[in-house]
Amino acid sequence: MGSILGAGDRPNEDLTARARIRDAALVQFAEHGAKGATLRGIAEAAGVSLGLVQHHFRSKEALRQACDDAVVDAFRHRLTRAAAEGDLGEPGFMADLYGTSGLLLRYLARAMVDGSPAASAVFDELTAGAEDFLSRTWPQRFPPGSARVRDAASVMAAMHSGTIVLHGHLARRLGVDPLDREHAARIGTAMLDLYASLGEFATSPTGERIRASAAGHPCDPGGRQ
Amino acid sequence: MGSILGAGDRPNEDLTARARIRDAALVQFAEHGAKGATLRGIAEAAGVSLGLVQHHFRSKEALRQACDDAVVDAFRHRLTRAAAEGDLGEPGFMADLYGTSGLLLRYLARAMVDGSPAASAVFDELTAGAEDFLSRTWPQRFPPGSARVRDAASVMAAMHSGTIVLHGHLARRLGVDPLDREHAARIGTAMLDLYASLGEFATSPTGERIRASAAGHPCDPGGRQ
DNA sequence: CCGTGGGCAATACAGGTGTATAGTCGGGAG
DNA sequence: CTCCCGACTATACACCTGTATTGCCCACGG
Repeated sequence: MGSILGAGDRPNEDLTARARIRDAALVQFAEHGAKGATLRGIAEAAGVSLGLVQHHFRSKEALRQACDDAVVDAFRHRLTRAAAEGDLGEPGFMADLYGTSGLLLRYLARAMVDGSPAASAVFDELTAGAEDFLSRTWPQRFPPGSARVRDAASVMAAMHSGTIVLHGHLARRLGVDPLDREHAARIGTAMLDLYASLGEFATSPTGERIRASAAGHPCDPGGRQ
Repeated sequence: MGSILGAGDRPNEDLTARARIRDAALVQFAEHGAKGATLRGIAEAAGVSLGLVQHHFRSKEALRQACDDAVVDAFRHRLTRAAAEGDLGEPGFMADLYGTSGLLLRYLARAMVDGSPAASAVFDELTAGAEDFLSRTWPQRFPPGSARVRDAASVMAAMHSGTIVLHGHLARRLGVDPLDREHAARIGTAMLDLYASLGEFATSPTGERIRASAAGHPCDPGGRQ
């Protein structure tokens, strides 16, 4: 360990003060947002002086950019390693990712609402993955490149990301942080339960009737619908 | 019109400078967050001086509280009026809500990630509504008060709210703002498509197998799973 | 008529923020 | 040893933010 980013899978060279600052910035940005985080707070959390933060990263924006790069690098690193070991299809891999990468996910979630370019890129990758999944699984229902699969994939990415962006409220209601390793599975099983039941509802006469009214009504963020 | 909040359904007395300030604050808070919004920016957007903002709302926190109250009031007002007119079950009502209350939804979404008490209360109401819906529709699958329905309802609220919190990314990918009246139906139909298909997947042997591994894996915010 | 209070604006002030600059310390190269 | 360069610190500065203070202006009641 040492670097908050990973589980000891980072080169020792990265454990310098510069890396400590970047890790502290990651936490502050994830917790307080790009605007709320302060350079002095980051410096204090990293145990260094304010000047050193500026010595390594010239400006706050550059520091944020470095955090963005570090996060996407860490994600790509884990995904490729998992792909190499064939763990990608393994159930429990995503649970592990949730458990070990809670900070990365929180950072990405906050960056998504703050609107960083890297977060937008990640969101786009998520939608691309969802689009691929949908088109491969139901080619006739979601023709590749169609507007329908594009809409569905975007909404899917937004909904799944929403469980991370709003993980604080989930933690409040569930009593435990769903990004902790030991509880990482709960929202996953809850999502499957939800999909099974709401899928039933969507294909029921009621759901079909609703969908048929093309003037259509959108989702209800609440419960009914 | 006059007040950004509603479609002219607010008392004239509310169209004072005080109301203009509150409406401008609503926009600023929704756009830049509680920390990013500035009193001077609000005053400028409202076309008044900084002193007047402070004259009507003593502090920034009090102004935010007033915005919270106004938003929940507006929502309750519309919901009760729709209930009185029997529009609640009508398809298209939620579309109308999305179309006319885009600002309110954006404000609530931002307040949810910023962590205001009112937003937490709204989130709790959403989960309560979802819990009620799930327990009524599938009483044996989601026994009232069970941990299972609590988890599912919380995740459902988070996912549906996610489409609003991340509506900016949705707008970027779809090319149009889903909170605009004319496109309000797209994410709704996309969600139904998604539920129909992912529900099929969740009840397929693959989905059941995944769910069976109780050590479980959580959701994939990306695509597969 | 006056004066009195509230909507409204201008300004002042203290604290925090990002940034720039000067300075200290230590270890390697000549 | 001397020099020098990079890590590191301390301080200063300009700006922005929320808040407090003061005063203007005008309608309204005596």
